[in-house]
Order: sequence, then structure tokens, then C-alpha cells
Amino acid sequence: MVDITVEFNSKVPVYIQIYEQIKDLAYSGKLKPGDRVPSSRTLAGLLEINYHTVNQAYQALWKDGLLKMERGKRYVIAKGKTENEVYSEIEEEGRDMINRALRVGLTEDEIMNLMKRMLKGRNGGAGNHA
Amino acid sequence: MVDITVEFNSKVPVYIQIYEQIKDLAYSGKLKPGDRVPSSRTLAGLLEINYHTVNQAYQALWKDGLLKMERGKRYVIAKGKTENEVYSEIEEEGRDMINRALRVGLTEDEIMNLMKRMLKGRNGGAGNHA
DNA sequence: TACGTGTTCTATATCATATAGAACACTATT
DNA sequence: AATAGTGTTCTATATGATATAGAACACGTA
Repeated sequence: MVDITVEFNSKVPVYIQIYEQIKDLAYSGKLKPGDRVPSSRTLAGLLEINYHTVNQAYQALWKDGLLKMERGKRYVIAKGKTENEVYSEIEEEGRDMINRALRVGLTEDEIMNLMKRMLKGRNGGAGNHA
Repeated sequence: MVDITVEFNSKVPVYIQIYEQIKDLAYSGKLKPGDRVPSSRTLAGLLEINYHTVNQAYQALWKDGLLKMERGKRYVIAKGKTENEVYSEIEEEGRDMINRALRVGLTEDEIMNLMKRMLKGRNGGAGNHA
């Protein structure tokens, strides 16, 4: 159905994990405008969490304009965001890292090399999957 | 004395902000092994926070081996970490960003360009300063 | 001695997170 | 028409992290 994973050990709240992954699914085009997301009770069952938690993620996405709905119907992907919006979000996430690296004394070249190195070897994690 | 700033609006807990900044001061060499950090009551007064909060940061740093102390004396910088250790910490911070960028569909080249762009225009923030 | 340390203790308050169950109005399906 | 599945709202509880607060203690230093 959808490709969502939650990591209970993570410091990131479960509802934020769902929130971000659905956002990414929409950004990447794996979920297109008009696609229905799983009902809160369904997804909650698959992930073995409470449906209120799923709803918390959905309402945050609705607040962002990424999900829309009509009474009694399911949540639906509202729109894909523009490239620029995606970039600015990624930027926001990366800025802390860059600031810290500079604060520690790394040069711009060292940071770029670090990025290259990071882009090579990557790994994944385990968790509840739906 | 030391260059520490706390941002109350931030989602990052105050004691974590202090923790990270002292770590960075040690990594960058602005604080060298043997240097004394401000007493918890002193720094708390400057930042206008509770001294227990400062102590929380210091104890976390002590747990990491970055601060050492002898009974009745002040906390002292224990050691500068190796380059590799610094890198691995920065890596850990940056990995989330990269994973997300890839999940959204950005290519490696696009990510590298984004990094270059981020390294050009940067800004700072306001907050209590000591 | 007096002061400043870090430490420990108890206490309180707030907020975020997460779960839980019930009831409701609405839609879609049968 | 009846049933099942929606999201929504309500109250409730539990836990953990965060932050503040004040007191007392042992120790080192001036």
C-alpha cells in the first residue's frame, strides 16, 4: 500500500516520522495528487500503534496543505510541492550540520569531501513496516 | 569568558544547546585541555537560567569524557577529540539530511550543488549570550 | 574563617508524546 | 434500509523530558 516505517527507539516522535515520510512520498511522486492515504485506523493497525497517533500526523499534514479531505471521506494527497519548496526544507535540515561543522573548524573543502564520502556508503535501519 | 548562546524559542533543550556548544569550543580549539569552564552558577547567571540546567550539560559532557574534575574543584576540559571522532559526529548529523534528500528524489549532484549553495550564504540568530 | 565549588535531595510545574475508549456525523457499500 | 468504514471530538490516563526551586553537604581555595 504505502511504504512507511516507524522506529520506536528513535528520538523522533512516531507521529513526526509518519508525517515526514508521507511528505517525502508526495515530494518524490510516489504518492500523487488524488491518491488516498490509508485510514488512520488501518495504518495504525499495520504499524501497531494507536490510531490517534496516525491522526496526529495526518492533521499536521492537512495543516501544511499536503492532505485534503471532505467529511466522511478519506484523506487525499492535495498537491506535490514545487522544487523550491523541497529545496528549502532540505536546506533547513542541512544548515545545522554545516554551521556545526564550521564552528568546529572544518573548512568548506573538508565539508564537501565529507559530503562526497557520505553519499557513497549508506545504510538503512530496522523498524515496524507498512 | 566563553562564547555561549542559548535560544529559548528553539526546539532543542537548553542544556543540549550548552552541551553542544562547549563540545564545539573544545573541538575547534577555542577551549584547550586544562581550561576551566564557568561554574554552573556563574554561567547560569549570565544566561539567566537555573544552575541545575547548566549542571545537566556539564554532567553530560563529563559522561562523554570531555570534561573532568576533582572534588571541590571546577570542571576542566579533559581533551580535544581526534579528527575522526569529529567527523563521525558531523556525519551522524548530516546523514539524516542526505537520506531525506535521496528519499525525496534529489540526485547526488543536486545534493552537492545544494551544499555548495548553502556554504555561500549563511546567517546567524539572536539569543541570550555569555 | 568565609566563600565558591560541585553534589545530592526533594519538590513542583509544564509540555510533548502516546495510548485508550466512547460517541458522533457522514460516506460508501451491500 | 442496513452495515461498515471514515474522520472528529471528547475525556482520561500514563510516562518521560525539561526546567525551575531551594536546601544542605563536603571540599578546596583565598
